[in-house]
Amino acid sequence: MQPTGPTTEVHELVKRRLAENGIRYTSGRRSVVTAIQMASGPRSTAELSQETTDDLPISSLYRTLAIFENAGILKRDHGPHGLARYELAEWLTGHHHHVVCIACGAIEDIEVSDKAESELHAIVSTLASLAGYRVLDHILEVEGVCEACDD
Amino acid sequence: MQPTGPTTEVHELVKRRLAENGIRYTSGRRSVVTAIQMASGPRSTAELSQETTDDLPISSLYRTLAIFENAGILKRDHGPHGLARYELAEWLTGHHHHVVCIACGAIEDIEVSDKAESELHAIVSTLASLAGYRVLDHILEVEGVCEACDD
DNA sequence: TTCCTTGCAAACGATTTGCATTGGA
DNA sequence: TCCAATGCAAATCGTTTGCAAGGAA
Repeated sequence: MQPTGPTTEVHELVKRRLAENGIRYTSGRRSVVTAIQMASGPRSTAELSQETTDDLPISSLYRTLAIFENAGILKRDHGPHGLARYELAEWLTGHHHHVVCIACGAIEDIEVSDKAESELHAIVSTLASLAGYRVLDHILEVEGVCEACDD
Repeated sequence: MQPTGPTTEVHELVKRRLAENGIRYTSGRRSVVTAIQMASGPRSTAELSQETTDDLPISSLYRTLAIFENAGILKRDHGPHGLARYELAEWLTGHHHHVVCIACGAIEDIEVSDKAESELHAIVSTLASLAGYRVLDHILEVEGVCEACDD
């Protein structure tokens, strides 16, 4: 799940990526990356606001997230209530999918076996060609009930 | 894609479902269902506001959408910018997936063959059991470029 | 010095809600 | 009559932005 190696390595990669665009990797920005790295799945801005060590003002948090998204460091999606959620881009974490607990809202990263992944690709490309689309990516999300929430 | 038959049939099913909960199927509500039925994929509230025949005030539109969602008639998700999008629940349309054009934002329903669907189920259940989840549903979304937007 | 970054407060836009009115069974 | 449905305006809430101050190269 972390083909890029240990924690510090991600910081290095992020720093380099930002530097290429003349963007500084400040301590506030570092703490956002750390917070996201600690999580086992996408994090909402509210969560990040809390989990961020220094108490980063919310406007700075949003600005940081926007910068990271533009730089291809974070990927944004939206949770069931429409709240933005962020996770590290796949070149930093590896390709994965999500399982979501509809009871407690937990969301976890899951890796798929190579065999399953190639089957998925086959399905996806068939599906896309039917609609005349050129495939760029796919998202598979499993909705279910996690162990803790299940009776 | 419409195992429930022609247009009027959906209205009947919706009406019945609402009636079971003591909720009326008024003309404003009918026009929302009609607008969603016309679409080939999920619709945003802004789109629905326009596509709705009578000019339904936004507050009523939102209230209608909330009622439909609670009654299991509509399913909500969120587009790339976090805007809410609605589509008929699968018991009204049949199980399907989406292809999304990242260039123009178009989104279309796509059906998967029975064979592909059963492969998908296998992948999904393996994946979920790894995380200790009981599977309830799955979402497969293909991101790509539609014919019109492709060079 | 020159830009990038930060913080605060004000602005925004989508969605929700209070309340008085209307309308259907 | 009675309760659901409606319409308007005001309120919320997440997110964005303007602007002046702070900081690194």
